[in-house]
Amino acid sequence: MDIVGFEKHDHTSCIDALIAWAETVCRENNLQFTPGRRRVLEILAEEHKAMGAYDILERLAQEGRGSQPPVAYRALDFLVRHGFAHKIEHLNAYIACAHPRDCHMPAFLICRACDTVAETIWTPRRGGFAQTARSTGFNIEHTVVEATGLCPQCDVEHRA
Amino acid sequence: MDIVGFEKHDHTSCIDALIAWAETVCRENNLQFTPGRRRVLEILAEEHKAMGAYDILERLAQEGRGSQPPVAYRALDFLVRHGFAHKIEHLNAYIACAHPRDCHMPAFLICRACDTVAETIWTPRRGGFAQTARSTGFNIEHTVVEATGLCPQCDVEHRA
DNA sequence: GGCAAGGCGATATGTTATAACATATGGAGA
DNA sequence: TCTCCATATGTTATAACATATCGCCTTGCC
Repeated sequence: MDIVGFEKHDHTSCIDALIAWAETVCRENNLQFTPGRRRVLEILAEEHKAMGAYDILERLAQEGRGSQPPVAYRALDFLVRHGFAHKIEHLNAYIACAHPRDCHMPAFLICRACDTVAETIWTPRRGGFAQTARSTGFNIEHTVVEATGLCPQCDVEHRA
Repeated sequence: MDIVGFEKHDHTSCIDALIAWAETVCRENNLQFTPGRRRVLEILAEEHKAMGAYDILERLAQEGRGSQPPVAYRALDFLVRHGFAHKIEHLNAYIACAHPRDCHMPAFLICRACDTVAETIWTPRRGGFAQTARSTGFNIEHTVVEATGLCPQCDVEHRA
């Protein structure tokens, strides 16, 4: 499966798989997958869409896990830093990783009508952007690729 | 020249070229290149780096051109909408277009140390991201490509 | 003139993100 | 055991970014 986001799928199992993967990675790398961090990842996985930091914060507050911005931002920072979640710059929002495996280059398709986000994988090519950068001495550490447009559903409605 | 940003270049002439190009495009398309909009583009071109909306606003205020956020946001909106400037999502900042010609796909190299931004051009390839999107029925309208890392200068300092 | 569209100024508000400081908690080594 | 250190958390305050809304003025068109 190349793109995750617009199709139906077994959602409970995809949450479990993500959490299990995160647990394994953390154990192997001596990272602390604390209850707070775990809970934020669960929330992101359950919602299965891009959420603002303050949306998450609200959920945390309801559950009595703290209600101040840094609580959410720190957890998100951890999750993003280790690839368990991604930040959608275009929306200033966060989303659980849809391709739980180490080291991939995510690329996102963002519907401007319903804000649904699909994650796909981006592979840099010879002679492309990355190589041009290298030739000028720029040392790329992280790349964001985000396309906006209309998802299949909204596209249809839009034409109607 | 493929990448604009880290090299030295004739800056006054590049400002003039940008403004002249914008003037032409506006005239041809019946767009109103009002003094306010023009001034914001000039400021962006003069600074030649990514600026926050509030940085621009401060400059406008100094010049007595209004000091409220919408003044800056409206002008930026116009400039971005017509391709005279670009938004750097990663920084929530704006930068003058470095490739004054119609319809290109900008891609940015952003130094995380000094926030300098270089603009290069991104060409989508057969079989890549864009095609994958199309095959799922997603209709891409706009794509953002932003790489973060260290520019040649900061990279050297970092190793030292 | 009368009208509509667009630009502009100003105020208020909403939203996202971080700074700064204080307090736990858990492990390594004396 | 105690001390030190690193890391994580809790809390307060504020910075930074963005939009909503309303009313006024100009411009262009009938």
